Amino acid sequence: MVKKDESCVSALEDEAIEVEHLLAEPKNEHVSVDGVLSFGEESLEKCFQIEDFSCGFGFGLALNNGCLDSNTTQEGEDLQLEVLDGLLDELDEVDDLDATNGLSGACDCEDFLLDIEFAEKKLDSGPSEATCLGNSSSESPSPGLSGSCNGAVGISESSTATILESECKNDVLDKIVTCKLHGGFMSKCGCQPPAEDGIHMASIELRKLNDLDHDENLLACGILSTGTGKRSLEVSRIDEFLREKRLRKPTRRYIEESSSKKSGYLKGREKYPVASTKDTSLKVKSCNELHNTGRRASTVIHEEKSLCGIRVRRGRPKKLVPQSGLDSDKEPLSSESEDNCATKKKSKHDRRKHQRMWTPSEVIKLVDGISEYGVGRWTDIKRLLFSTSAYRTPIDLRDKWRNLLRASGAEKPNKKGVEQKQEHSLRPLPSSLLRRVRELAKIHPYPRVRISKKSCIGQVVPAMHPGACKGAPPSSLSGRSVRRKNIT
DNA sequence: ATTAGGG
DNA sequence: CCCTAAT
Repeated sequence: MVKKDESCVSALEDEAIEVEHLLAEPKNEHVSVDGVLSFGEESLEKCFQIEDFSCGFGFGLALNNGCLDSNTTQEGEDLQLEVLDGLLDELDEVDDLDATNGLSGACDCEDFLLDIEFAEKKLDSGPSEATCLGNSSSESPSPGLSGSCNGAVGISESSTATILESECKNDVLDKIVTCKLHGGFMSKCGCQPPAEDGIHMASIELRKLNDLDHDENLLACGILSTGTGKRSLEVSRIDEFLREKRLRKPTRRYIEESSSKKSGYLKGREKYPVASTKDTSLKVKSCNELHNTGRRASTVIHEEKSLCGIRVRRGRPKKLVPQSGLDSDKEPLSSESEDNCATKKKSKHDRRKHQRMWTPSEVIKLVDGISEYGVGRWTDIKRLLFSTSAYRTPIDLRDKWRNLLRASGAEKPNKKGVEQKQEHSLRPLPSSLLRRVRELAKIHPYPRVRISKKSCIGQVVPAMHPGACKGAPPSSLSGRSVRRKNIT
């Protein structure tokens, strides 16, 4: 036990942080879940605060995860993923099944599912477990939670012990879960820790009520999902709801379902958690979705950070100060749309946020620059001719050039000769420009000379002439650089 | 840090 | 436009 806690503590920080992200994900996933997750976060924070003490159990996902991880060194990861996955799934499906229990469902679920996991492990490893559960629970003296924890402790301890003796695993789990659940509940609701009697009674009541709360739950969900946009409000609702729910104990079937669900199909998709953990773009997306939902002001801040970080667009800002003037025909502004984190709303499509049309004058400048400095000297061109255009990066110039080539048809006269469709060109370039582009294209074959590649490939396939094609047909590498050299 | 390529 | 790999 002791060691467990230690490891837990040590791992707690990292894990927790990670978890935080993960938690952030689902938040966006489901409106109704919103509140619940928020709770999770709160719990998390508390966890941090009490880090010194130990990792409690029923506190929240974060903690639980930490513990689990530390417990199961090897499958720790998997486990975590699974758990989280489960969580996510749970959230995902708030609409169906138990999730109707929605708020409480999801949140309790996490807790007790986790606990189940934990319990299982414990059971497997041996008899000393019972105390473990108790200890860890009691050791988590978080200010607001301590009470409930204590309350739960008693039960979990006793029940666990008993059952262990009787070797009735399922029951044990059930009980533990139940207890845990209560603990979690209370802590979340900030309610007074009921006496053991109270718990007992509550459990019973829960059982009874469980069958009829569907409508109720639905209602509650509805409230939440149609929510008012104030998170606090939501929270209070949830709180209320939870309070109400608090008296209800999940039926055994419910628990079983949940557990099976978790262990079952959860395995299949671990991608979710993983992705969400690292994939920032994903996060952003969610964030956007979130915004679309139009609610939640407080959580946004959290997101904003990431958003801003990402949004700023690769190193562009650092270069030069936004100038507005430059080309006469340029779009007026260059400064406004940029990186206001505040402009999130519009960031619906993260990608391609700032599109700036290339004006003819720009194109001309580009062409001039290319003809002057040569293809490939994009930074130079940018520096010399586009120094005022903060938004045009060398890469952009290059891209534009590529597009020009394409548009001018100078690029690879396709095999069949069916190309050069300028036909669908929205903004046909001035013929003069076109001419120039073509000429330039002739002079500097930027586009990796398909020619060589083509010819190379064509001949290479069979046997390839070493001399002719320069050797490596597949990798454009050799061909590329070589070509370039020749040209220059 | 720049480029080339690909998406 | 954006992203990644290669230089």
